[in-house]
Amino acid sequence: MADLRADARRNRDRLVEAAAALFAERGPDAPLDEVARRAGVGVGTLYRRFPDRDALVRAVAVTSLRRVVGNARAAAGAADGWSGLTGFVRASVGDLRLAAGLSMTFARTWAGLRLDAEHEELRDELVALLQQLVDRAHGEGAMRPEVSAGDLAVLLALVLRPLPGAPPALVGGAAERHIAIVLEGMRAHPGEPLPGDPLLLDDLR
Amino acid sequence: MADLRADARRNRDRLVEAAAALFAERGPDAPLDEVARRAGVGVGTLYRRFPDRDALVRAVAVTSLRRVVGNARAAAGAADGWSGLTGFVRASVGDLRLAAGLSMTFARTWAGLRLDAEHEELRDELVALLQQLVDRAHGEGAMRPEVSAGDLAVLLALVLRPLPGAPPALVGGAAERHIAIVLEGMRAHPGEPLPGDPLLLDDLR
DNA sequence: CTCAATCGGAGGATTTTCCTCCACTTACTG
DNA sequence: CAGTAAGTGGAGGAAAATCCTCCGATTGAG
Repeated sequence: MADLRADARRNRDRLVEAAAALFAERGPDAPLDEVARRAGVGVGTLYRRFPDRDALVRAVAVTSLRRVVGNARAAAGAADGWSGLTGFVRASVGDLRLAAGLSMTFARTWAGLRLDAEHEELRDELVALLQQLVDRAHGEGAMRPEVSAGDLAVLLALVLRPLPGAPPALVGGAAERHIAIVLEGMRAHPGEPLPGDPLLLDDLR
Repeated sequence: MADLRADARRNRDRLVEAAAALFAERGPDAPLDEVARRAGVGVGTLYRRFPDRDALVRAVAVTSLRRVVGNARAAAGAADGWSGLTGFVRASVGDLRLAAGLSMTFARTWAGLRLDAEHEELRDELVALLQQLVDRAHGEGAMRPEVSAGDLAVLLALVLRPLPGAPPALVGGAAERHIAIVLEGMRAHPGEPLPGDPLLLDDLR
């Protein structure tokens, strides 16, 4: 996977990126022909590199996760929990957008598919780091104690998922803004208590 | 449309409801056979009542809009703008979930399809009422002035849209909670300024 | 009880999606 | 700057999903 010819590698990357966008928008069942078209690449190239849909889905998830986990590691070293958390989220907006397809991979997990070793490892590390950041922010009194790491995860997935058929530039560019609003809503301050129960990360498996 | 036999009316309603859920989840191109199946009704029944996909999409949008506009009218008479706004949102969560299909109808508008008279009328009234509620909340200093009615509309559509293949009970039931977090984030209080520009409702047409 | 309205869903037509195959192109290597 | 192994695109047939008609069975209304 590392020793590809330059053009091959380029096309592979394009495919993963296009697939991430399309999966995020339309779910993991989006037609592969369209992935190829969006990537500006022939279908033959797609099927040569990814023998079946699952291989592509896995590649998308792992690629995104790798970067997101990188961001989370960096955030763990931040001065305080809250700024670590917001820093992580902001840094990851782009990757999470790709990684919204990640939530689909969770869906696949629910659907009973096996994850390969690296995938599972990354997922677990991300979950641990996220929980740690949230705990820290809670401890500092910077974050509403009723808001859980699971709430955060779900809200990120929801808000970063593009609306189908939307005006891409317009709504897409607004993601950072909307995420900022959501983060504000998670901040500690004297509001009414939230309805319902916190989502635990474990509930999301 | 009013003088249907009892069973016919019941089935029609079931169809609209099932279609709303499916359109919200998978976009307005979701297979009609599955709409029928989810509604517990034969395909024949579906095609008899809605000659083509567009008729069904229109019915979903108008039905949802009617109820949402009703809520908005009620909210316009609230004691203050902010409670009117939150009241409206909370009351509409169920309908907006259905009406997430509404955002698809916006998408169809973008795609260049004509809306019938009632649909357009409802849309315009909702936009006006929403803008009015937000203006009032702004005037009272209860809502962050940088958050626009368009921001609100888009965030609602995003957060209420179900994740595909998700654990339906779990994530579905959390909608109210997540909406509450978003509303908190829109409240006036001394936070950092939001990045980006406010979304105007007119930008969304 | 009658019957016109309605229902369900089998199944053929149509469209979408998959995915192989190969003649042509391109990056690397000596 | 060839030679060549690796890579490429996309036509097109197979397979699957989706559409949507049709009709014998069922059911609500008077």
